[in-house]
Parts: sequence; structure tokens; C-alpha cells
Amino acid sequence: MNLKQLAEALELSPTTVSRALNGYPEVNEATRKRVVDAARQYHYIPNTRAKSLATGRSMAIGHVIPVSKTHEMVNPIFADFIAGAGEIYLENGYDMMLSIVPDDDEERAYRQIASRRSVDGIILQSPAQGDRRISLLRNIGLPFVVHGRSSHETSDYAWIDVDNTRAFRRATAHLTDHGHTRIALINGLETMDFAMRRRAGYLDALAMAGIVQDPDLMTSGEMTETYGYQTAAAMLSLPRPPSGFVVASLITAIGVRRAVQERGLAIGRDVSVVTHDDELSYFSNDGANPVFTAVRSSVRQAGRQAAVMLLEQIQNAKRRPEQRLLEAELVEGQSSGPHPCG
Amino acid sequence: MNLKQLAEALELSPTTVSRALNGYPEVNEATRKRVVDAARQYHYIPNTRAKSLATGRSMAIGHVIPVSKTHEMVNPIFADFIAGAGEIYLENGYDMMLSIVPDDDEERAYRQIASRRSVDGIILQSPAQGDRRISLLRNIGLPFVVHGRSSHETSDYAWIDVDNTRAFRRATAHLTDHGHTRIALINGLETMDFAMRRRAGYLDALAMAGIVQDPDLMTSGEMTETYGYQTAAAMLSLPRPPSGFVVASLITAIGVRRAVQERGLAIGRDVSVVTHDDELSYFSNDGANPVFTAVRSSVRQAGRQAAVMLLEQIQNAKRRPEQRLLEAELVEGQSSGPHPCG
DNA sequence: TCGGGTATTCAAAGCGCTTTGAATTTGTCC
DNA sequence: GGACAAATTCAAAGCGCTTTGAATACCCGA
Repeated sequence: MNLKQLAEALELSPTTVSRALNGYPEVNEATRKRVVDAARQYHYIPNTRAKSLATGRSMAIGHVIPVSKTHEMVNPIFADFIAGAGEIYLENGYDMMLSIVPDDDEERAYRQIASRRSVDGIILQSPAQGDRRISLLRNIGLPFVVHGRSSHETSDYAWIDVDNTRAFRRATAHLTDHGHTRIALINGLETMDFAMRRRAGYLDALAMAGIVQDPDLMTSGEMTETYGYQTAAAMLSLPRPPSGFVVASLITAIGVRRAVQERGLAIGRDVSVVTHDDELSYFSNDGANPVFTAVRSSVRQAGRQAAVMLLEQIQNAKRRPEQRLLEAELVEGQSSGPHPCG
Repeated sequence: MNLKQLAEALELSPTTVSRALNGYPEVNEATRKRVVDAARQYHYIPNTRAKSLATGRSMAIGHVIPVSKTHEMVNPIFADFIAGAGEIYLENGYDMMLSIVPDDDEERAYRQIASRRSVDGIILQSPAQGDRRISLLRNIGLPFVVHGRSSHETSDYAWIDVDNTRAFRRATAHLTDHGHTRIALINGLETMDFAMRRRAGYLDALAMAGIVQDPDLMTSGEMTETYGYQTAAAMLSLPRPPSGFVVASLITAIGVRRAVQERGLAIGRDVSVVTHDDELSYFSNDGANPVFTAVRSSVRQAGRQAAVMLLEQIQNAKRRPEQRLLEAELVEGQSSGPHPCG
């Protein structure tokens, strides 16, 4: 059933039917009711493609998920971020177009998406340092919101980000405050902007505590469980092993825990761990006494907010791009405690 | 730049330009080259919406991700499944339309997607037992592939699934073979079809070993880490605790491990754990001596295959729907061993 | 009863592409 | 050189919707 057929059935013109359905004022309320009822009865739903061709708006938002070409890895936070954004799209009648793209081919993907006009806006995730995609999107002229920021990108774009520097400063300070002096950083990939900021926060806190940084205690890598295990295991074998770990994700922290326990050490007593916690839905780390001490910030909530910001920007193209900095909350759990010898 | 403008620039008709670009044979090769070059030069990319309106094909596949209304949970396997499917779509020029839908509202979502004609096919995930969505999709007449199966659905539909019964029969038998007699099942939500099959496999193996089932050792729930921890902790407090666990996902198994270790027991010696492993990209459980003994089947690979099946079905609508049963491989790891007293 | 507004409805053009059927050009063979 | 077929190009219709501008119906006061 299409609009024309519905109009025929109602003995009305397509014009009137269209207007009745889209809530235009110049249609008689009695007529509108008749139309709406008939539409329901015949299960009429307008064809999105035709509609978007006619209006120029596609009622869809694009998300580009980069897949690491080398590690074949999909960052697990995407699932929750997308779930959050998806809620908002659902409420507002938008669809989500997902493109899975090898991370070395993202630029082309964005260009394509833009010129095919199949979305009204784009959400850009995990920008790298000085990410070229931001200026690319700006030139293309499609509304976009970045989840994260990109240093060195001076232009004024919309973003939402956790205050990663502050979060990791606090996470690290939590350990220095407890007397730890050998503190390791198991960071995410430091080509990513957020990882750089986290490192900066970590270094800040060390400096504030008068601790000299040790390159042997800092690593960068994709945030898998194995990565956490291997790097922690290696560090614990050092002549002067760390007594504290600051970790980039809960999943990686689980790997760290495994390494610690394998050496017969107890988490929270012999070794303290503070991790970032994105509140992934299948790894809740809350309750009265959370398993991990963590700096916590819901990535799902960030997804919701990013979506709201983007939709607002689409509505209101002339507005100055909005920027939101989220705070990560420090929650004390079982995984941290005073330095064992202190 | 649109087709008409490109045609004007080339002093050709839109017809010829369209045909040249789409590889139709009735256009002079010299002309085609001229057109293709110009298209590249002007960065011409056809408008998807117009194209799909004209052709009737939208070159997009719909995935519906249910979000548990009660638990706000997104099943983490979706990320990897989608990544796999996405690879195939990318290769074949398809887009992916994702709908995040509260799990109590899925039916309406499917109906909408179908009548809006914004996708050429649908992938349906995690069917429940006797899932109504399958007959719904069949009636709608949109090609679809189900990831998983639905018992009681007798009609002939396309699906791809792991042989869950067999996998859990093997997982359980692995423990009975090692002398375990108190074996717990930490299952996924048993409203889901796959969970029922897994339970059946578990019960099979118990029966074959002459072990009487114990309701206290069987649970069903959403596969979070916390769920694994809590149920395992409870079971270990029983008067006659289990010495073996068969677990529905690696994430849940990590929770089980936590419970076991918290009681001061050693995994693989005091307590054996066999888990299903979907090979999520951030939790590799392979190498020479995997952490967990597991029945392993790559959900990403399943995503790839499902996508291929769907695209084939779209190409070739008249073909009988294909069905594929994947085998899960049993890999022995560090988490299982002989019964401690046997 | 008529004029002028307002309320309602409609016909037709257009969104950017594909595709049908026709027109034109080119080539081939006696 | 002309007839016929093959190769190439084109004009126009159509996909299903929205939207502009025009037409019609209705109402009021004078």
C-alpha cells in the first residue's frame, strides 16, 4: 500500500493525505481523522526512501566503527555507546546506519557516506591525535559530533568527552595517597587521543607526588584481557615490580588481576589496581563494595548525550557546536589498598 | 554534483552516463572511460536515496538489536557478530541499518522496518523458543537469516547456528570423563532457544554418565560477569558443592572464576570450569595453553556466514533457504582437570 | 444576493536516479 | 550505393513521496 493507493481508497488527493499524515494545519480535522484511521487500518507506512528523496532528509545517523586491521579487534565500548545512542534515535524516529570499516580506510568511508547523502549526521568515535577526519567532516558540511576530542584540532567542533586527564590523575593520586611509589600505567593505544590524555593525567599525579616516571612501567596497547595479563605479568617480573596499576579498561584490569593472582599475590593487599570503568552492561562493577576501585563514566550515557547533541545540531544548523566534558567518578572498591610495606 | 549536472558537463544524456557508470554493455568503451574519469574528477557519487527509490533495492541490511528492558543489557556477542557481517557488507557495497529496540517491542520494529522498505533483508538474532518474529518475517516477505534457530517453528527458513546441544554435551562429558559427578550448569537465559539446547546437551551427558540431575546445580540468567560470580558463589556454599562448572559464556566464566578463587580454591585443580567461548575479540582464549577449557565457535565467523547467506538469498530469491550448523571445537585449557578426589 | 476573505482540497512539478522504447549513427554485405 | 542489422545514444516515464501555486467550497457582513 502506497500513498497513492491510500488516497484512492479514501477518494482524496495524495496531497491531502500526505498533509493529513504529517500534521499540517490546513487539513480539516474530520478528514485528518479519516485519513489517520485508514492508514492504520491498511497498515500504511510511508516508504522511507521516497520520503527522504523528497524531503532531502534521510532520518538516519551514521556511525563508523573502525576495526583494527592488524588486531581484528572491535572495541567493546562501541556496543554500549551505540545502545545509548540508539535509544535516542528510536525516540526521535531516526535510524542508525553502521559502517564497519578497516581502520586504515576510514577516510574514504566518511567521504562516501557524506556524498551518498544517506545520513543526516555522523557520530565519530575515538579520534586519534590530530585526527584528519574532523577537518574532513567539517569540509563535507555534514553535522557531526565527536565522541572524544582531538588535540591539535583547533577548529570549533561538537564533542563529548570524559575528562580523561583528570580521571587518571585521580586514579593515580589515589595510589600515591596510599603510599604507592611504583605505579604502572597499562594504557590504551597511545595513538588515540584519550590515551594520551590519560597518560598526561598519570604523569601529573606522579609529579605531584614527587615520583620519577619509569618507562618500564608504562605500556600502550589494545585493551584486551590478554594485553593486561601479559604486560602485568612482565612488570611483576621486574627486579623492582610495581605495587600499583592504573589500567585503561575493566577488561584489561581482569587480565592484570589474572597475572597478579598467578604470582600468588592478592589484589587489594599485595597489589593495588585502579581501572577506568566504562560501565559496560555485562560487567557491572558497582554495588556496596565494587570489585575494582575505578574511575567510572558510563559510555552508554555518553552515547545518549552524543545522540541528543547531534539531533539538536541537525535541527538547528546555525548554532555554535556544543561541547561537553563529563566527569569520571572515583569509586573505591576491593582492588586497592595501602602500600603493603607502608 | 548530481547525475544531470555530470551529464551536462560531459554533453551526454543522463541515460548514457547512468549506464556507463553502472557497467551496462550498450555504451561505447571510449565514452565509458570519459564518463568514469569525469565522475572521479568531480567526486561524483550517486545519491543512494534516489538510486534505491528507482531500483527498488536499498542496498542495506537491517539488524535488530534487542536491549533487555529489565536488565538494560546489550549482549556483547552482538558487537563481534556485527563486525563479521559488516565485513561482508562492505565488500558487497551494502550498508547496515541497526535498530536498537527494547526487547518487548521487537515485533513492531520488524514490521516498521519491513514496510518502510529501507532494507533489502534482515538478520534476526537470538531467537527465543517458538519465536513469533520468524513467522512475522516470513509473512512480510522480506529475505531474512536467523542467527540461531527456533524450536517449534516448523517452516523452512534460513538459519545459521552452532550445534549447541552437541557442544554442551561434549563440554559436560569432558567433566564426567574426568570423574566429576557434581557438575553445575550456569546457563544463559532459558527463554532463548540456544540456552534450551545447551541445557539439553548438558542433561544428555549427565544421563550418559549415569548422573542424576540436581536442580540446585542449574541456573539460567543473563550472561554477565556478576551473574557468574553470584551463582557460582551460591553453589559453592551448598552442602555438596559442585566440583565442575559448565558455563555459557567466557564473561560469565570469569565471574565463576572469581567466586572460586574467593573461596581459596584453585581453578583447574579444586574446581573445573568448561565454558562456551564465542571468540570475542577482546577476550582471546587461545594459544598453546588457553586459560579456559572451552567449546569454541567464532561468533564473528558466524556473522560473516550469515551475511553471505543473506546476500545470496537476496540475489536469488527463489532458492530454498539454506541452513548451516556449525560445530564448536573443544579446546582443553588450564581450567579443567580430574576430579580432585578421584 | 454579492464580494471578499478563510478554510480545504487538488493538480502538477520535482527530488535524483533507472529503464523502457524510440531515434540516431555506424557498419556490413551484396 | 542502398538495405538491413548492430551499436550507440537519447527523451521521457516512473519510483513514492512532498510542496508550490492554483482551484474550489464555505462563511460572513453589507
